[in-house]
Amino acid sequence: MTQQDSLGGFQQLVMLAVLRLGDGAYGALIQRELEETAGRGVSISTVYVTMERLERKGLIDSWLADPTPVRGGKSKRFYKLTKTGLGALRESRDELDRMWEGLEAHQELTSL
Amino acid sequence: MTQQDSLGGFQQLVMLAVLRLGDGAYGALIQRELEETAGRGVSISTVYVTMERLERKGLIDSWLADPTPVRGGKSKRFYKLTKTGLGALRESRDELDRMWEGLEAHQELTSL
DNA sequence: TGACTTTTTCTGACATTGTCGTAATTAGTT
DNA sequence: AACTAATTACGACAATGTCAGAAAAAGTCA
Repeated sequence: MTQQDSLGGFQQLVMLAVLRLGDGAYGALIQRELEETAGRGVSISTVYVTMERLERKGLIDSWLADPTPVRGGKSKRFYKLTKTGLGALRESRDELDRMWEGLEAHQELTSL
Repeated sequence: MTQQDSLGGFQQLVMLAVLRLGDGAYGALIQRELEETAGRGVSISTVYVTMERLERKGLIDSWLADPTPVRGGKSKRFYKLTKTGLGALRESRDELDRMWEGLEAHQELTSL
């Protein structure tokens, strides 16, 4: 194993989507949140694969919904960040924040 | 070609390092900036490979320094963001900002 | 019942990015 | 010429990003 800290960019977005969705975070909604809020369109498979990898690293937990689905379709799998996941997310944000610090005022950045 | 927008997380950091370093951005300094400001230690090879890939995508420009090195060592290669690169960087930041918006106040995030 | 539709998750498969050890290049020193 | 120091380039492999299509589960309706 090389090193498993530091989230990928998309992983961060996905975790944020889960956070935003609160209790109702499952595949399709996460995909929609990414599209609507981040403005990033991705296929549903992309979402699931990322979830699986995050869970394997202990950054999120998942569980299947109550066995009482009403419409049809496989039962939903819900997601939630773990404490570790939350920590990793904050760490990633801080890393970026430190790098942006002091640059906001530069004209190169606000001009275009 | 699948799609070549959206920077990777590390690519963002590297581009920010270049921005912070202004005129003097070259390999070793970029590595140091990453270590000191972002708090992320990476090998020098990691930096160069990333540079090469960013340049191939037109997000940064590079050029060799004047052929008058004074100490010894291969001549330095300096880097600078292109307009496109600057745009991509801002786009990545905005994407994340939109996802963080409204979450800052949540106690889950400030508690740990 | 059984074909069909809908909703959702899972499985390959492959491209891109992250990461490093080591080689190569260039020049000053002794 | 041999040695040292500084810097960039190469080769290789692991992790992440990405999707098309398969599979599962449950309603509908002729």
